[in-house]
Amino acid sequence: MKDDNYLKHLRHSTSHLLAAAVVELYPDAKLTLGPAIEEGFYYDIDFGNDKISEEDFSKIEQKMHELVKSWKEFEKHDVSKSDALKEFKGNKYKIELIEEHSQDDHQLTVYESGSFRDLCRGGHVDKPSEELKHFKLLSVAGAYWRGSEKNKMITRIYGTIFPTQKELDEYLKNLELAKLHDHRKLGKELQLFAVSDEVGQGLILWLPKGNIIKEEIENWAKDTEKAWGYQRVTTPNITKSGLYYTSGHLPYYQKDMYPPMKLDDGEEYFLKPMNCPHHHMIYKARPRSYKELPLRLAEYGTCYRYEASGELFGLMRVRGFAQNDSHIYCTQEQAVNEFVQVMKLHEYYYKSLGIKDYYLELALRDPENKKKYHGNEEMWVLAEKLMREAVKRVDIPMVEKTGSAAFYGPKIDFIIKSSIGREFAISTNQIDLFMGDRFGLKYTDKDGTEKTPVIIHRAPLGSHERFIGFLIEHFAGVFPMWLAPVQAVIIPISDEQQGYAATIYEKMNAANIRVENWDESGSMQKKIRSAEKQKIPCMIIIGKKEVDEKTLSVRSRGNKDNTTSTVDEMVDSIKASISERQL
RNA sequence: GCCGAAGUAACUCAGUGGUAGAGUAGCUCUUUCGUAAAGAGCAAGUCGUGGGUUCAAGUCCCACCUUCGGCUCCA
Repeated sequence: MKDDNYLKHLRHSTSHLLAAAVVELYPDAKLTLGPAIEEGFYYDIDFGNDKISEEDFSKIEQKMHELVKSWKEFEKHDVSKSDALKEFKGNKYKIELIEEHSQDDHQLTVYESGSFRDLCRGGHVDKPSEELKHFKLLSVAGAYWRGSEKNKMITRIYGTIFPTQKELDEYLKNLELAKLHDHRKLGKELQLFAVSDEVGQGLILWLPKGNIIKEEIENWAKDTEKAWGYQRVTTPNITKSGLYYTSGHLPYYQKDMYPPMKLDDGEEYFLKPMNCPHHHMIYKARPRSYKELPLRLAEYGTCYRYEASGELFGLMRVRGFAQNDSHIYCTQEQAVNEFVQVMKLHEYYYKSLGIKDYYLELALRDPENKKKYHGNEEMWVLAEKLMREAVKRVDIPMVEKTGSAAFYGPKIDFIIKSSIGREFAISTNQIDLFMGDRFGLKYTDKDGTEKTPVIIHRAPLGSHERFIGFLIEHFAGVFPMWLAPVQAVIIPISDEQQGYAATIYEKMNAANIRVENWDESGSMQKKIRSAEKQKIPCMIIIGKKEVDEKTLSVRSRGNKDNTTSTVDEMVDSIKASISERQL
């Protein structure tokens, strides 16, 4: 049995092989780093003035196959700093690494295979010539040296390898299959959304069918959040700049905001990039008592962010979006409990949709770079402590990530994996001890003193855009009945059944079922094909037999076997299926 | 924004310097069909946009726009 560690070694070893082939073919290329990653490996290489594209892959792969024949093993050599500096003297990246590693008294090692030597800390297979066979280079990309956009961008080549050809073929086949379930492809085929050059990049146009999904989700959120003690509010899409100076967002995020409108009152108005300050203003609309807390204000708030063009991605990263947003104002004593409830609300939503593959990411500040963060030390420590306490009370796996906190506090993101293997941060949550103070929010406590409330930020359903993008892939377009844009379609076999079909249509429509009557000319077979392709859950076939017997022949999506029922039974069964949302 | 690639009809795609093509969708007519594509015809494209090279550009060159694969970023 080959374990994960073996796969890691196999992949890292192949990155050496890739590097070896590249330096043979491109003698000026400067190697940097070549780690194994989850599904393969990459090597970052500075090609200097040479350009490389996927067209060059077959040539490189060929060279790799050729070189590996002489790679009997990876031979380890301990080297001193001065020897290492000598050996890699033409390569500024390796020199940087050598300087860095030798600083913390790290023993430098060079691994030799065939005639190729690379600075490396190890982790290889034993018999490269036998094991490094079933690999493939996948894509070429740019990557900043050491991950910082201040550095030079160098070329990254991605590839993968498996122990057997069969596993490699399977992996490649799955990559192809995933493309079929891509939300951008399905969104077009199922006519859910569109974008238009004339409107602008990253601005989503919801088509009638996609809008049904959007409204169903929104209604669900309204019902659910009402039951969980939220009150709904509505706030405008623009606001004066002052609000974002108060929050501290403006200096920090201005390049990611649409530029302001200057009005003749001398004010600058911005499109809102988030809803928080508006909700704070609602909190502030009158004096608050401890008796009102926790106060939970919720809104599907439309926000605009001027995301960099290269970051836009289907529905997942857009410039205009409607956020399932809410802010909970509570006392410090209530905060943990409220945050636990927020986690539980997430669990309820995800369970209802059959989403199982998710985890939490606790985003902490980078202790090396405190300038980036506002607020005082105590506040950061306390916010983190409260959130950790809350997370302990739910059963969701969590990973920690330093350096990715918001500027005003740590946060907990829900990361969901879509069925085609992409991961998305769908919801960002915070116990915020910073903004209450900034905005001068107060409540009068039992003893008559004024206190500042804790603010909890949460967005379990993310934004309509990202969440529906995720759902399209999660369901592969096969939406459950309550979300299906068209729930049933009536297919009369010939024109003679049109009268009966119209009667059925009227009844179903009156029962609030999203039904279409396909009574135009064309073969029944073709209509069934088309209904299957649109993934309509329920096809109602009507021929002479059904008219005579006053019945319906019902074909379910993806299932050739029909059942016979009456209209009333049909309506009841669809209604039952719709209500399955509430688990 | 950065590195790389791509953009031809509504959609999927063919077209390597010499008169813009196919399938699907659409429209018209015929067909009235029993569980995933009935037949014929019609219409549809400033070949992403703008420059340039050439007797001649979808095709070659430059710039820009948009999309895609990544990087960086995501309040």
